[in-house]
This record gives sequence, structure tokens and C-alpha cells, in this order.
Amino acid sequence: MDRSVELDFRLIKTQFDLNFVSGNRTRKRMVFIVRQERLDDVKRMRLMEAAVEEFAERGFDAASYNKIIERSGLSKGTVYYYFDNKDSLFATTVEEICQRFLHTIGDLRLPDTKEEYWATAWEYHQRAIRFFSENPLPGRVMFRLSKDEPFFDEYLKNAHERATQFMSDLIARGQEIGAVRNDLPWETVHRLIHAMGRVLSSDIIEDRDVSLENDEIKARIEKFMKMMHDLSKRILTPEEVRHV
Amino acid sequence: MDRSVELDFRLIKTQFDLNFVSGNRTRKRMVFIVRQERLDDVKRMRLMEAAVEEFAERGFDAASYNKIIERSGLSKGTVYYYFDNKDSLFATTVEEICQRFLHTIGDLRLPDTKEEYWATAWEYHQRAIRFFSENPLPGRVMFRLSKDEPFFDEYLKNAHERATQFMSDLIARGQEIGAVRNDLPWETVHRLIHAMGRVLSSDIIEDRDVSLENDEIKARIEKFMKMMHDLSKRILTPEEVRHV
DNA sequence: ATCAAGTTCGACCGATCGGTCCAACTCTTA
DNA sequence: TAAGAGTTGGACCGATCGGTCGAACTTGAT
Repeated sequence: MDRSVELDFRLIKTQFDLNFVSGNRTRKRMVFIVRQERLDDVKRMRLMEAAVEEFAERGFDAASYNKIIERSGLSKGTVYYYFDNKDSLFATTVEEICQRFLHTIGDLRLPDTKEEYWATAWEYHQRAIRFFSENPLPGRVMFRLSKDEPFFDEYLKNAHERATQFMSDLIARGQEIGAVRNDLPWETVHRLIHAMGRVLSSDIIEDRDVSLENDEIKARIEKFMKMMHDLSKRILTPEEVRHV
Repeated sequence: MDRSVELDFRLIKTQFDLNFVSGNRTRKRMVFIVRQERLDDVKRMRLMEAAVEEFAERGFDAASYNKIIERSGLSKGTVYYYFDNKDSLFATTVEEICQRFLHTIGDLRLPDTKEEYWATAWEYHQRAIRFFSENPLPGRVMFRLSKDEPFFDEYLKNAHERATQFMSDLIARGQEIGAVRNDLPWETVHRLIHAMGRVLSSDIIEDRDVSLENDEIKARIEKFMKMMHDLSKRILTPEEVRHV
């Protein structure tokens, strides 16, 4: 009996990178484990593009795996050869998007004082919003993640947590140093900021009626960033500070 | 050729109430128009309950009409006899929920001065939140409406607009009398408040781990209302006022 | 040259979707 | 009581869902 069937190969791959010890039948399994990475670059790109489009437009549940496959121009057999199922393709898609997001964010130091706090937050907002405006579809996939989508596996959840970690840390640090109110748990604060971002982005940035000129887009993004920052400040500032 | 097939009978019904003139074949059509209201009360209630459950849990798209029918204990033929299709049942469900919501809200006068504004807002928040805490499932259906669900017909859109009209009017009036910031359109302000409400309600009220005692529930609702009010104030207050 | 592994392809699967249809039943009215 | 409208039940429909499978082709090692 081949027990390997029961395992989540995407997770094993991570494990493997850390503490793999070579053995007899091991080469074969290793090949299987990394199969999806051997997919031809062009085909992989076409598949990921189709996946991002479909997931962004319809969300995980409503997205049609069949349509993704069709749009990618690959055959069903090929896609199922590299990706076990819809879950697996989605997880990989999200993973890639989150990595791109983290790359855009880059390195940021957590603030040590109240004074530094809002400067850091402003910098983060700018970078995050740049990502979302430069990558609208992947951005939508990420946006949907936190509330709409089920975290059906740890792999997916981890990817999302890694992407939002700085924001979480920033809020928690803000609470420590007294820049952020303490009467709400940081998770709630995080979700509040996030929800505001969704509303503002759809209301300010996305305008389906008009095809915008470049300047107009820039202006809107500018407005979006400033508004985000303003609202964040209003919501997060501790009560005692606000009324001084 | 029977042109009536092309018409939306739910809309006609409204028209009919206003300016119907009796005629020859008209009685028959009238019977057809109000058919869904002739559905036996008990059966109607069971159907609506099943519909609310399913729509609340899964949203319109993901909700299964088949499952609603099954859960209601009625047969497919019966349900399709009274409701043309899934859209129609959904519209009726929403209509009923919105009416119940409006009944809970009751009458409220729009404020005339800055001073009155937040008192009125507070009263509205209390009543609205009472509805959502007393009717969790219908509440979820309403919550989903504004963003998640498609307004596939005017009937549905109108129901929603009627339900949220006071809030819209309140914000617009607030802007007129200088109690609410003017640098965002009232629709955006409305959506911001709404989005905040979603986050707070799911974070404060809904706690799936614990079965709450009555006192605890009351306390949470209290906290929810106060927090909503606080955040609304913070977000809506015009810039110049805040820094005085 | 041979054979096995890797890869591609699309026909096909059962489940479920929203929706149709019609036979059969009940209830009203002449 | 006969006719016709109102009502009920559920078998059935085509489309689509995520997913399987095996035949055929390519590639690489011996």
C-alpha cells in the first residue's frame, strides 16, 4: 500500500527543504513532490494568469476550474497532472500573489515611539496601495482572502498570514507604545482597516464607467492613500489622545 | 400571442394597486399576479424560513434553490407554482426582511442642527442593532445585500434602498448642517459605516466558540452599539471640527 | 533499439445546478 | 354531477460542476 497518497505534498515540500534525508525510493517521491514546479514556464504563466483572472472575478467558490483550464489553453489532463485539484491551484495562486505583495512591501522597521508610528504607517500604506493599484487582479484575489474565502488548508492560511504580518505587528506595536487604542483587540482593528480599504478602493479607484487617463489614476490613488491614512488615524487613535 | 409572459409580475402588482382599470380578461391576470400571496400561510412561513436560512448562510449565488425547497418540505411543483424562479423567491425574501427592518426602525425625524445630529444617529444605531441582534439570519441576508449580492432587478434594489434610506438621508442631512465631513460622497460614507458594522458585529457579537448567557449577549450588544457610535463619530466628523 | 517514465489529451463520470412538464388530485361553480 | 380552474408531486431536462482515466505520444537511460 502506498501511504504517500494520504499526504499533502505541498506541505511535504516545505518539510523536505528543511530536513530531508536521502534514501532509496526517495528520489522518485521527490520528483513527484516538486512536480508542479517542473511545469513549462510559458504554460505555467498562462495557467496562473487564467487562474488569477477567474479567482479575482468570481472568488474561489464561484470560480470555475473548467473555465480556468479552458482559458489557459492547456488540456484538462495536463492541468490535473500538475495540480491535484482546484484547492491546490488556488493555494499556489495565492502563494505567488502574496510573495509578490511582500516583495513590493519590502523591509520596514517597526516604530519605537509614538512619533514614529504614523510615519511608518504612512509608508506602509503607500507601498501596499501601490501594489494594489499596479496589480489590480491579484489585488482583488488578496482582498477577497480575509473574509470571503475559506482557509481550507494551513498552507493557504500561512501565505495570507505572512502577507499581513507586518500590518498585524504594526498595530500590536502601536498598542504597546500607546499610539493605538487598546479597547479593541488588534485583530478587530486590523479587520476594520482592511474593510475601510475595500470600501475606499472600490469607491475611489475602481470606476467602471470611465476609462481613466494616467494622471487621473495617479490622482485617485493619491486621494485613496491620504484618505486611508486619515481614517486609520481617526479610528486608531486612543480616546485620551484625541481629546487633548 | 400572450404578451404577459414578458412582464415582471411583481412590478405589475405595484402598478396595479395604483392605476388598475378592470376589464375582460383582467380578472384572470390579476389572480395570477397575486398568486404568491394566496400561498397557504403555514407553507409560506416554512418556505420563507428555509429561504432565509439558506440565503443567510450561503448568499444568493451559492444558495441552492433545490435545498430550500427540500428544507421547506414542499414539493418542487408547488414552490415553482408560486414563485417563478430563484430570483423571485429571493426578491420576496428580501422584501419581507426589509419590511421587518423598517418596522423595527420606526419613525425618526431628521436632525436640524449639529447638536441634534449625534443624538439622532445614536437612536438609529440602537434601533438598527436591535434588529440585527434579534434577527440574526434575516440580518445576515440584509448585510450581504449591499456588496455581495447582485441587484438583478429593480424590485430588489428598491427594497434595499427603502431599508437604508433613513441612513442615507441622515448622512446627507449631516453634510448639509456641517455635522458630517463633505470630502467624501455620502454613498461612500454610508458604505464605510456599513463595513465597520460588519466587522464589529462579527467580532463582538458572533462568538461561535461559546454559548453565551443572556447577560453576556446584552453586554456585547451594548459594547457593539457604543463602539459603532464612537467609530462613526470619529470617521464622519469634519476635519475642522475635530481639531478645535 | 527498447523500455519505462514523463507528459498530453479529451472523452467520460456522477453529482448537482436551476428549471420544465404533466399526470393526478382538490375545490369551486354552474 | 360535470366541467374547469387551482394546486400538488416528482420524474425528468440540459448545463455545468470538480474530477478520473486510459490511450497515445515524447523523452531519456540502458
